[in-house]
Amino acid sequence: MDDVARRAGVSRALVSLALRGSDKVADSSRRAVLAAADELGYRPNLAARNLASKQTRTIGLIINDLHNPYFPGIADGAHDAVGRFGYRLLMNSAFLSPRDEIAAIEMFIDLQVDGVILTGGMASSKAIEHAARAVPMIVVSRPLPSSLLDTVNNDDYLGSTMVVEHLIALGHRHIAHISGGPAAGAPQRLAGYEETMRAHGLERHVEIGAFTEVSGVAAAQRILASGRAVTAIFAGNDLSALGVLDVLDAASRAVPDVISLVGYDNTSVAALRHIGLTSVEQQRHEQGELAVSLLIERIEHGRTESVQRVVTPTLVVRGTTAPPPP
Amino acid sequence: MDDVARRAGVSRALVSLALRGSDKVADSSRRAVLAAADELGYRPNLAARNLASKQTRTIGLIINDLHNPYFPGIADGAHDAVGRFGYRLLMNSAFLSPRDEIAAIEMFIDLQVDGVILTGGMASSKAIEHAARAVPMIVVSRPLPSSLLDTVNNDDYLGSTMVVEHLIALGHRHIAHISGGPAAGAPQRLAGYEETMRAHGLERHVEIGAFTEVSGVAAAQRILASGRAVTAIFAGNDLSALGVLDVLDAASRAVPDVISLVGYDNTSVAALRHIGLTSVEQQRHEQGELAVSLLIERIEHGRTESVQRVVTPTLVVRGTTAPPPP
DNA sequence: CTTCACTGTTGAAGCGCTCTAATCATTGTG
DNA sequence: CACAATGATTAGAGCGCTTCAACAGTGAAG
Repeated sequence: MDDVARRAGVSRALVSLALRGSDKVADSSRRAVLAAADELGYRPNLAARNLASKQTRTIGLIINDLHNPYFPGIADGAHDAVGRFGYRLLMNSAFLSPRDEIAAIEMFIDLQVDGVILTGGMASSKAIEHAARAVPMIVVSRPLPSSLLDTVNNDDYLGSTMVVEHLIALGHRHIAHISGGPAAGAPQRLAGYEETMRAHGLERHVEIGAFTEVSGVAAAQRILASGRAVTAIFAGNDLSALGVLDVLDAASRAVPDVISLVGYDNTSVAALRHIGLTSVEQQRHEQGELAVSLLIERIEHGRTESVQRVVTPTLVVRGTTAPPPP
Repeated sequence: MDDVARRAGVSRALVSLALRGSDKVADSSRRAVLAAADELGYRPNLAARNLASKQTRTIGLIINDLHNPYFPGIADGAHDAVGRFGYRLLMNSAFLSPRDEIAAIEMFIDLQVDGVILTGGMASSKAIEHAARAVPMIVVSRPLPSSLLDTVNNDDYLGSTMVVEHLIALGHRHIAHISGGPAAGAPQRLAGYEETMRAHGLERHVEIGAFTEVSGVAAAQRILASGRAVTAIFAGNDLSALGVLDVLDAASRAVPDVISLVGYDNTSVAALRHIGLTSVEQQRHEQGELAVSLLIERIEHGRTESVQRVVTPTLVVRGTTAPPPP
C-alpha cells in the first residue's frame, strides 16, 4: 500500500480511502491511486483489512450435505442476495457430521465473519445457540425456535396439505404417507397429512421411515405387504420417493396408472424427465435470499429480537400423479 | 490474549506459544494457559494470526457447480486429506459463471489462503495462470496443462475404452457415442471411443452434444431418427445418459434388452436403484485427496515444477447394459 | 566455585491495513 | 483583506496476534 501511495504521490491513508470508494477523495487523486494500484497489481490484504476494520463484509454459509441436491438452491439464493448487499460469501460443509458442523461454525467465528447461515444440520441446539452468542446467525430449513437466532423455513405443514388435497382432488381415498421420522420438517409434514386426511374423513396409513432412498424402499415394501388397497403414496421427500418408485416398478405397479406417487423438496432428480416426480418446491432460492437479508438486518441495523420467517411452498405436478384406477 | 496471559500469570508471548502447542513451553505453564483460555472462553482471532504469521493453514476449494452431483466426491476427499495435514478447508462456488469463478479465486488470494483447488471450471486458462502466480494452485477434473500449476485428472481416454470394451465383450457391434463437445474431458472420451472402435474394426457413430440432460434427449432422438441399427449408446456423462434413457423409454426401446446404455461420472443419480446406470467412476475421493497432498508439497516443501497426475477410473456395471438382442 | 549450555520465558517490534483527529489548501463572506 | 467555512489530505495510533532477540534460571562440567 505504501508503494501505491508513493507512486500516486499521496499518503497511505488516502490510498485506503480511494480504494474503498470514499466520497471525500478528489477525483484526480482517486484516478492517480487507481492507476498506481493497477500498474503495481496491488491487492489489499484482507486479513489486515479485517483486523483493522473489525468487520469482514463476509457471510459464512454452511451446507449440511453437499451430496444432497436440496441445498444448492439455498446457496444460489444466498449468493445472489449477498452480492446485492455488497458482501461476499464463504462456504463450508458440515459433511453430515455434527462435529464438523460445529467446527465449521467455529471456524467462521474465528475468521470474524459478520454472519453465519446454517442450513439443515444435526448439531445440538445448545451448541448452535452457544455459537449464536458470538455471531449473528440464521438457521435455514430446520425448525429451531430460539431467541438467539433467526430461522427461515418452508411451511411444511401447508406443503403437506397441498399434496394431500391434490391427491384427494384426483379422486384418491387410500393415501399412505412415509414419514421422515424426526428429520427436519418431517413432523410438520406428517401433521399436515394427518389433519387433511382426518378433515376429509379418510383413514390414515403412516409408515415411519427416514429421508433416504433405502428407507423408501423398505416402507414401500411394507405398504405392499400390508395388503391394503393403497392408490397413492406421499413420500416424505424425493429421495425416499425414488426408493418407492423402484419398488413399485419391480412389483409392476404402474405409476401413476395404478399408484400415484408424490415426493417433497422438488430436487433436481425429481425434475429429470425420466423420473418426473410430482413434488413440493420449498422456494429454496427465496429462503437463501431471505436468510441473507435477515442477517444483514442484524449486522447493519443491530436487530437483536429473533425472527422466524416462513415461506409458502408450491406444488409441482409432474407425471407420477393421476386419478386412481376405476 | 492479554487477559489469558494475566490470568495464567505468564506473558502474552507464552500464551501464543502454548496455544499453538510449542514444545518449548513448560508443562505447568501450558496447563495454566489452557485452563485460563478455557475459563475465559478465549478464541484466537484468525485475521490477526494470519496477518502476523503470514500463513493461514487454509486451503480454498472452488466447486464449479453445486448442482452438479459430480463435485461433492472431490470435496469429500479434500476434506479428509486436509484434516490429516492439519489444514482447514474453505469453500466457494463458481456458480457456473467464469466471472464468479475468477472472483472466488481472487477472494481466496486476498484472504491469503495457502493454496487453491479449482474443480472443473470455465475460466480462461490465462486468467487461471495469472492467479497461479499469486498462490499455489491445482486444477482438478479439467485438463489444463501449464507450468504454473498442478493438475489431477481421471484418465478419460482409458475410462472411455473400458466402456467400449465392456460393450463389445457383451457382443455389441453398433455402438453410438454422444460426445460432450468441448467440455472438460469430452475430447479424451471421444478419442477413447474412436480408437477402440477402430481397433476392433467397428464403424463409429458420434453425435455431438453437451454434458446436459437436454442434449442427451436431442442426441438420442437423432440416433433413433438415423435409422441405423444401434444396440448400445455410450453417453458422454450421466446427465446426458438420463436424457437418452427418457427418449428410449418413450420410444419403447427397452433398456437394456433392446438397447444398452452407459454413462460417465458415476454420479449419485446413476446409482439410484430406479436408474441403475452403468457408468465410470472417476475416483473423485482420490482426486480430492491427491489435490491436497500435491498442494501441500508446494506449500511446505516449496516445489515449483508442475505435476500432472492421472487417476485410473473404474467401470461400474449396473442394470443398463446387457448383451444385444439376438 | 565459575563457566557453559540449555530450557523456559519475555519485551518489543512488526504484520498490512483502518480510522480519528489534526493539518493544509481553497473558496466565499463581510 | 482578514476570517470562517468547507473540502482534501495526512500523521500516527492501533487492530490482535507472531516471532525474534535477549534474558533469567538451572544443573552439569570443569
